This record gives sequence, C-alpha cells and structure tokens, in this order.
Amino acid sequence: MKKKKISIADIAKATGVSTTTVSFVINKKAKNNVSTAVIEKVEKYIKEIGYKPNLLAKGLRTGKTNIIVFMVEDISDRFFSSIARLMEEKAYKNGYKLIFCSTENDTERSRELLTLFKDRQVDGFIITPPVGFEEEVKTLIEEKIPVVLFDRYFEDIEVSHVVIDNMESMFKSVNSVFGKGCRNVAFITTDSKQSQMMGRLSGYEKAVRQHGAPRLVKEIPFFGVKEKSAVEEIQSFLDANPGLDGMVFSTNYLTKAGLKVLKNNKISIPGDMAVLSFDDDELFELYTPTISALSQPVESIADKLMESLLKQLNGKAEKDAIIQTELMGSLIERESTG
Amino acid sequence: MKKKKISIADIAKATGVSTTTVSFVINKKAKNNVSTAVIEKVEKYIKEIGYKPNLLAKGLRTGKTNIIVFMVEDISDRFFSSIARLMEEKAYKNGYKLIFCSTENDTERSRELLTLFKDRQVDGFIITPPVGFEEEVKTLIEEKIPVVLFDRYFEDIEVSHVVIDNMESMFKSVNSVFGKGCRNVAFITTDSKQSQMMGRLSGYEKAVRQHGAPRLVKEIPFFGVKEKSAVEEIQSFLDANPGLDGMVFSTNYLTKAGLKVLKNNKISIPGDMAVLSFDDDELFELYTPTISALSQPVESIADKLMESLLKQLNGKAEKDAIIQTELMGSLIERESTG
DNA sequence: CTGAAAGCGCTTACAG
DNA sequence: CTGAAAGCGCTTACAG
Repeated sequence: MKKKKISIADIAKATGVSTTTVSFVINKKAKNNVSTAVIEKVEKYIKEIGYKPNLLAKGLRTGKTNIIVFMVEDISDRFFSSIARLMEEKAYKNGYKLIFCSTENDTERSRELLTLFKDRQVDGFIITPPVGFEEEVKTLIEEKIPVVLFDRYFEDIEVSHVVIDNMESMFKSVNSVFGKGCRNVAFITTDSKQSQMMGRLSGYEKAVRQHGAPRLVKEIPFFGVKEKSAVEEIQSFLDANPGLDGMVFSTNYLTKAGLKVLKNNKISIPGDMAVLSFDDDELFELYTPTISALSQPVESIADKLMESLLKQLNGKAEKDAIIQTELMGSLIERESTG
Repeated sequence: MKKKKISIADIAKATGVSTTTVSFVINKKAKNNVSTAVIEKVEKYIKEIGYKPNLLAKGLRTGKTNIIVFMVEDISDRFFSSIARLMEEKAYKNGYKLIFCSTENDTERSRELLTLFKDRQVDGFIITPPVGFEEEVKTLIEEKIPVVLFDRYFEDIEVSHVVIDNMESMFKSVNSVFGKGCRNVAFITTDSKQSQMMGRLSGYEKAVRQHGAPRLVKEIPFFGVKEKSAVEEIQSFLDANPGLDGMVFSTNYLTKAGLKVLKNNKISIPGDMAVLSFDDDELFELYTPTISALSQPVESIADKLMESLLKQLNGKAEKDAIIQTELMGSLIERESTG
C-alpha cells in the first residue's frame, strides 16, 4: 500500500480554499489574485506536508513537460558527454530538464528511443541521427515537435542543425601531417555515408591532391567497428601498405584501434609513423607518445544547440526558427605528429 | 499550430464504437469482450492513422509509467555504462524502459535528479547513492517506491542492494602485488567514507598487516578528485615516499592520475613500480605497459539488480522483497604487476 | 479576491 | 458483446 499521495484537492480541503487558489499559489500566479493571508496559509501547509505536484497530471493538462531529450551516438564518448553537461546547465536555466540517451548509431534503437520519449510528450529533441533516420526527422517536423540535429545532418531536410566544417577541419589536420614531412599518409575511416564522415573524407582527399600524394583510404565496415574487427582490418591494411609514414583516423575510437595495432607491430610513433585523430580523447593525453587530435568546440556547439532549440520551443514562426550552424574544429598538436 | 493529436475519443467517433471498446482493443483486453469484427475494424483504423497513446494520460490514470531510473555516479565510466546496457535489455524484457543519469557523486545533484523523476511518477530506482543520501533513500522506502542501491550501501538502512566484497577483493589484489616481491606498497584512495571505499581500504590494511609491510595510505580529498588536484597530490605523496615499489589505486580514475604522475617522473612500470587498479578501464589494456586491474562482475551485478527491483515492482511483501547481495571481483593480471 | 466547473487523454467498474 | 460515466491530478476561462 502506497502512502496516499497528497493532491491539490487535499490541500484545498485542509486549508479551506478552492483548488483554483491552491494552484495559483503553487504556480506563483497568486500575485493580484489571492490575499497575502491565504498565500501564506497555503504555502505554510504545503511546506509542512511536503507536497509535490504530480507532473504527469500537469503535463497532461498543459501539454508541456519541460523535458528536452538529448539523443546522441554514445554518451560515454567524451565529446558527447561534455556537450551533454553544458546543455544540461543551459536547459536548467531556461526551465527545462535534460534527459540523455545513447543511440549507438543504431537506427532501430534510435526509433525506439524516439517513440519512448515522444509518447511521453517531451517538449523537444536534440539528435545525432543514425543513417536512415530521415523519415523520423521529417515526421517530427510535421508534428511541429522542436528538433535540432547535430554532429551530422541530412542535406535534403530543412531542419536546424549544428555541425562542424568537417571538410575544412580535416583538410587542416591532414595538411599538418604532410607539414611534418610525411609522404604516404593513410586515412582510416568507416564506410558510413553519414555527412560528417563524407566531409572528413573530402578533407583528406583535398589535402592529398594538393600535396600530390597517394590516396590511401581504408574504409572499415561500420557495423562492429567498435569491436575487434577494426583492429584486424587495420592490421591487414598496414600489411598491404608497408610504405606508410602517417595515419589519420576519422574518429577517436578508430584511433584507439589503430594505436593497438601499431603497438602490436612495435611501430614507433612518430619516428616510423605520424598519427593524428579526429576528435580528442582522454587517452590521447596520457598515451606515450601523446596523440595529436582535431578537437571540436564543445562550448560553441552547446551554445548553438540550445539557442536553436529554444527558438523552436518559444514558437517562432517555423521558417524563422531554422538555424543551420557550421563551426570550425581546432587542431591540438601533440607528440605523435612532432 | 500542432497537428491535432488523435485521441481515443477520435478513434471511437471515427469507428462508431465507444472509447471503452477502443481502449480494450489497444490494450489487448478485447479477447472475450469485443467481437472480432470490431477488433479488426478498430485495429485497421489505428494503424491507418498511426495513433500513439498519450503515455502521460495513461500513467496518470493507472499510476504506472513503466519507467525505471538507473542513477549512477558516472555513466561515462565503463563499469557503469556496461551495467546500464545489460539492465536496459532486462528492463525491456520485463516491459519496462530504462532511463539513466549521472549523479557525479554530488548529493545536491542527486537530489534534483531524484525529484525530477519522482515527480514524474517513475516506477522504480536503481541508485549508487552519494554520501549523505540516507534520508532520500529512507523516504523512498516510506513511500513504498521500489529502490535498489548498488556499488555502495548504507549499513543502517534496510533496503535491497548489490555490492561486491570490496574488502576481500582488494585483499586479494594487494596480495598479488606483494606476491611479485614488492615491499612498500602504497594505497591511493579518496577520503570518501562511502562503504565501498572503506571496504577497499580495509582490504589493503589486512594485506599489509599479513605481510608485515608498512601502511602507506594517501587519501586525496574527494572533491575535485577528478581534476588536476589528484595529480598534484599523488606527486607530493611520491616525493615524500621515495622507497615505494608498488602502488594500488582504489578507483580507475585515480589510477589514470597516477599513471600521469609516474610518466612525468619517468618511473618505469613494473621495473621500478608495480601498479594495480581497482576497477578496470579501456585504457589499461592499451597502456604501455598494460595495467592490472580488479574487475567487477558486471553480468552478475546486472542480474541481481533487476531481480531485486522486479521483486519490489511486483509488490512482494515488503520484508520479503529486501535482497542484499555481495559478489566477488576478479583479478586481471597484466604487465604492470608482471 | 475567490470558487465551481470543464477538460487534458486515458482506464475500468458497472450496468445492460 | 458494448457503452455511459467516473476519476487520475492538474490548470484555467469564466462568473461573481
């Protein structure tokens, strides 16, 4: 048996006023509508019994839950978790709560998460969409549910997004490796066709072209990329390309797999091989040698994401509410490209 | 303007039946109550318009939201995230959804998260409580809200929990370091008085006593332990104790700080210093040398957590529903204690 | 300044 | 086999 939950009706009865009045007091709408005496009496009683409103009922009635869902590829990833932290604060300041979850870049899982929260009437979504998520995003837009994409986007959908200029950022990164005197610089990536991956690939290709260097790309099947397979794939690529003197990885988890391989093969960094990662990671500072990385501007990303979502939450005219932002990454040069 | 949401009443009108009947069809309670013809008609229409029930309303009416909250110290930590993954699956199989969040071991933040979800009437909680969370846990119990603690617990509260035998696990770990011939083995920990930390300290002390070795304990102030301060504190401890030949860390993030210090001081592992971590981490497999660690049995922990919570969700008699489980950790010996 | 009443979208005991 | 009606706990337009 649950301890009977207290409702507004109970408070009204106990204090001898109407539920209307109680509701006004609770929601601070009492100002010119309720006498100070009544306000004090009700507030005192509420504190006394520790009343907490049922937010399910409130949400049902008002149509607002004040919840924003932050749905990212992997909340364990430093990149996503640090943005989540910042977003949480911003959300709070604006009267919203942030709930986060990981899609693992799995379309089916993402769909389920979306349903989970849509059915519970959350107010808005911030999403790193997996491949094949176009329909879901379109539906959100049709239903006028606030949504902002980030990290990647869909070219043919008119929706707010915050991404970085992957192409230019990668171009800059690969150039720095060539700048160290490398000639045969490989690009290790996944076979995902997501916008951010395609941008990074273009950046690499542009740098290679500019330096008249060979295009050495290894695309690792996207599924199972975080498992052993990445290590094996990189190993065989390395065996097939003995002349490599530089490796650039398109994501931090690929870099980790690559470091494992280089270690297994006792290849010294940066002596025999320069290494650079797209996306930073805690490990890269600790590793011997420390690993250079392209770091994304998490503060600005979080700023833009919240700004963009708030515009929609505050119900600006649809077209006006679409904000598409592109930011630049910054290169952190460490020992691995020294 | 939102596209008008469809409700059960709309479906009832459109199909010419009552809301009662629609509700029965939706909830598969139609079996002997509704004719097959009506069932088919309603189901067809529902599919056609893509109706999704408002779970806020359902929750308000039934008093069940089918949501379990998994509130852990840090969801970015491999230990917690791998348990979260397992729990999610188990929850799903039992008709529940799992929502996770990070307390950062911050009492105030934990309180806010608890309120956030309690006010929204979630069905149960799994919590790694921060210090000073006794009252909140007691309140949950009084309110008959299902709750299971894990990783740590409060001795004087009768509530379900799942923890590991920190004392024995650490004893075993420190013994293995002595087994490698070390004599001056330090224990680096936080000054937190949480049960799991106290257990780990006792395990170290027991091992030291048994080997007639000196007790060399460094307690790092808990606040800011994940920041720079840990590195500085460990450095000064190292300076003050030049004779050390082994270091055991009470958590994986302390180990990382320690590795940074050892690297800065060019102390070779395991030649000059054996290193062992309580709690494993991805980094420890990748580091040079690989780092030995005490690994917690995540599968069994997840099993027990769900079993324990389900018992309460299914409303077993209160006293019967309390399950307190203690599991053993397993030692993974790698190069750092080689 | 205050309250009676309708309604958000569901479920379910009850009557037929 | 089917439906009218009450009720979960809120908010708010309206009347006084």
